[in-house]
Amino acid sequence: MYKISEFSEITGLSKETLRYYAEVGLLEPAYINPDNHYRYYDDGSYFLALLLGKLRGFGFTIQEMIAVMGDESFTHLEDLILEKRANIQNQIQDLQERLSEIDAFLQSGREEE
Amino acid sequence: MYKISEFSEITGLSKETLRYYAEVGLLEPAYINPDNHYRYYDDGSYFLALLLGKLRGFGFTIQEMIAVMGDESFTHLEDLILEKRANIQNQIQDLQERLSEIDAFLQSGREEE
DNA sequence: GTTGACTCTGTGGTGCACCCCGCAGTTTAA
DNA sequence: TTAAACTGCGGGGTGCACCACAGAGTCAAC
Repeated sequence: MYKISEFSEITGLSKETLRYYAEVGLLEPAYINPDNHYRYYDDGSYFLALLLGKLRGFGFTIQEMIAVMGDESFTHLEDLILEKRANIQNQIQDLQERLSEIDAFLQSGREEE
Repeated sequence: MYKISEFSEITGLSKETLRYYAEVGLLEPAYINPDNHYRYYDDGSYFLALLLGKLRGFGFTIQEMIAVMGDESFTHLEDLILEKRANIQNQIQDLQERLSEIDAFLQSGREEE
């Protein structure tokens, strides 16, 4: 069992982030001492924390991560990731359209001269 | 001279946005009646408002648009737009890297099974 | 048993680009 | 003249994902 500071170090998630994740129900500590309310994390938490770090890196929002975590056996994990993947592709598309618009604007500016 | 509502309609910028742009010094009305503080816009404002709408569509932030407007004769407009263009290309790059990471993750997940 | 490092809770703040609201004064058309 | 439509201002709220801080309690080592 790890206390929050140690767990923060091994997962790379800040203590504040861990507290926040616990608050929104994203990653609950494995055990909370009822006397002093200290949070304790275990190796199962560690696995989940690493996954969350990954997902965050993939651009998942908190809500999306909650959806992942609510799915105990991660049955739909791959689907959700694929959905996210499609999402990112759409973003790329949008940005590319933006590039086209910019180029058209620059072009029209040049023709006027 | 247009009052704010009319100007809002012809430019597509909401009244609140116009008030906000005036507040941050991005687009000052051509004239403000000193008695009642009504804002009046003219055709010069109209030209600028259309440009701002364009730039906003390109993903310019308020600060960036302020930089554009601070450059009276738009000497650096093209440079700034090109900078923005490069910016967008970087974003596309980042998203593509994210796609790669996702694919690698999915791949590693499949190999384990 | 003292010191220093740790933990808790709760509250407030961040940055962006507005939007919404209410109240009061103003203009405009009938 | 009067009512509708307009304008102003100031202040608060939004959503995201935390971060910072204060103040109080707790733990570990010596």
